[in-house]
Amino acid sequence: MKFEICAKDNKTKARAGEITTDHGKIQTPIFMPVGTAGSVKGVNQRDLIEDVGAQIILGNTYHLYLRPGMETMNLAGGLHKFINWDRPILTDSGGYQVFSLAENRKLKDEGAHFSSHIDGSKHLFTPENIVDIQRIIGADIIMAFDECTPYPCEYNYAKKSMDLTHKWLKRGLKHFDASEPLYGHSQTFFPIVQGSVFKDLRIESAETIVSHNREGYAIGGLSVGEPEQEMYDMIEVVNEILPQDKPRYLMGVGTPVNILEGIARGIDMFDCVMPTRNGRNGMLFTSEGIINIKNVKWKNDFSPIDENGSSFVDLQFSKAYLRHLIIAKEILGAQIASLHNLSFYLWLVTESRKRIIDGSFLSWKNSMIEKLSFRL
RNA sequence: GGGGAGAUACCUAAGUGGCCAACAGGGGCAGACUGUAAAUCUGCUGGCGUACGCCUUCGUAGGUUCGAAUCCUGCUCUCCCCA
Repeated sequence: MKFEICAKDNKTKARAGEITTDHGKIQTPIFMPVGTAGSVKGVNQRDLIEDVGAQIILGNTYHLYLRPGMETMNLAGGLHKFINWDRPILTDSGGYQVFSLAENRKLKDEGAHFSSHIDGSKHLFTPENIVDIQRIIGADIIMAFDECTPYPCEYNYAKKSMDLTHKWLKRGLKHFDASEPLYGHSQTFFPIVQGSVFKDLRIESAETIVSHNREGYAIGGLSVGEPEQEMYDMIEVVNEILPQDKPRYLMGVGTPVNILEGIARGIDMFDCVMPTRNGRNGMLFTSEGIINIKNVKWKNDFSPIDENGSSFVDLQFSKAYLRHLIIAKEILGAQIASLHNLSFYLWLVTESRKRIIDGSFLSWKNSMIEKLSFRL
């Protein structure tokens, strides 16, 4: 993997860059649609490329390991072939599931014992077998196995959790460096910064992971319920330490405003379920503000979904029609809303990149934030 | 013509003397959702009031009772079976 910075904003920490993988280039800052179980929910691969303009998508180690399972993944020749996607893929390690499925797991030094949310079967994830699984999935970028520290969180727990993530990182990297990709394209391994909302822990964590000298770094354990300002503060603290010449990935973030604020603080990569999940539940993000399409005020509004939108659905269908589809629980409603939101998210980062390059990022960002804080 | 069952809020439907402004679904309205156990979850849904509360409701008109959606009588309507 290669990372090149094309332009730096001179009023903020924002940068425009380009990541090169064996599956093609990614222009940063980038938003990566989440395709947990081998699908970006409600959006097919052709539309992801041709309409949304997705340059890279996510898969999830925990979910793919349980279903369809690694035998099928291996026989398919990896996730790219399995889902017929030849652009880059990043896989999350399952660290987030250690957090979100907490009642089903027990954390030990060796790894995470857990029972499947599907059939209750018992499994053990270790930093080593998480690498093996991600080798079989074959993602271009694979993530360290971490504990996504919950919030709120006592300092002592946050420290213990961070230390565990660091120990797991060391083992994971050792195993990664001693193993080979399976399908002829190269894979890179991103460590993850933890440390909850404690500045000294975040600094310690960032310094620790940087010492392993990898091709990119991620910031985890944010957007888990802490006030947004704390998230921004932690990004600033960590980005002081993460090297300029490596991509920085802020995991699980976020709202359009979060993304703009992240870009302004030097983040290059984002992922979030928000555009798809909230879309399925009737929330639309547009350049004029946020819409709850289920609200009765849209019942007879036959204007386009988003007249400035970049997806074909935006002009093709009316708000009233989309409202009807979502309320009637028609699958098409979820599909249209997901297409719209993902297109908006990709537009947001593409436009940011343009503005960073032409020098108008800061003022544009501020005017966008004002609009995006508004409920239509 | 004879016999039987029933009528509860926007809909379906529980309740058969006080704990009933009335279970539960649906529908409606609003909210939540951040490395997806989510096409999910939460709240409200007779009127007025922020609230304690007050007022009006269980087909309809009367009655019994301290007290009725619940018991009794008349009436209206609906459905089923037999002729």
